[in-house]
Amino acid sequence: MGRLPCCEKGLVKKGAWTPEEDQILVDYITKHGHGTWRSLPKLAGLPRCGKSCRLRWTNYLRPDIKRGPFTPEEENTIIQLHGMIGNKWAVIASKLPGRTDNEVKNFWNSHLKKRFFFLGHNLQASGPTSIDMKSKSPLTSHMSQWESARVEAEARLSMDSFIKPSPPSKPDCDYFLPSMEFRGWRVISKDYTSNGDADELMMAGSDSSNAYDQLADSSDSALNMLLDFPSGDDMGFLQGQTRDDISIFLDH
DNA sequence: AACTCAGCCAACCGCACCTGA
DNA sequence: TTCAGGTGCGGTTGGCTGAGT
Repeated sequence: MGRLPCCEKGLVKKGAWTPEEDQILVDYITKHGHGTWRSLPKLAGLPRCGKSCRLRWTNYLRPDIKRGPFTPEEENTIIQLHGMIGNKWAVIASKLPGRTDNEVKNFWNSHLKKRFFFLGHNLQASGPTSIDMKSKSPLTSHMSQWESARVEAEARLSMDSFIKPSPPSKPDCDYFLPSMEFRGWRVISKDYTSNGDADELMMAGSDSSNAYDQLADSSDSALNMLLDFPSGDDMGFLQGQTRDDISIFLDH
């Protein structure tokens, strides 16, 4: 009973692929297609597990793989989608032609995550506060609005994957919620329920009141970081906000 | 030159989901 | 409806490489 192992341990080779193995795999798939991955290694004469063959093909040997560094546009798309849907690497990769989920995941873990961790760390470094943010109705209102907007955006994305075969070359800020997430915090740039007329700073998190507390107590240097954060068009989540605007917002 | 360390990335592992009998 | 087999996905690991000492 139970599932058969996908490959017999000890009989399959592991580790880095050789150019010869690559060639065998490419030749076989070019001629026959991959068919059933499980049976491919035997048919192709490769001492590899079917899963390993699939991974090698989809992540490296596929002819439509795009190589080279990520462009700023691709970077922004990853940031926006990750802020909206989290670690759904396959979904994010599907919006980046020629990129694989593994590549996107590695790029996020080695480049982008650090950037947001740094920003989040500096915000949190200022410590807790005694301000009772729950009593501030505009903020709690925004929090609930944000949650509904997020649900709506997720549903929209899900629907869109059926309707639109390819993504827009540049994400539309009215379409994707421009957002960032770090250490459970989330920053989004639009009050999505107001037809996008007014850009606002909104923050929420799994423990939203705590997140607001910490933001409310953020130091001057944290404010400077927010204002200095390199914001291109797609990352302009503080667009239109002056330093005083944010200070006033945080004070209320 | 030798060594250490951190970053990057290809590959593996295990689980969840899908599909067809 | 159930279940086995196939596949996809996300987390993790391990090796390679380059920078620093």
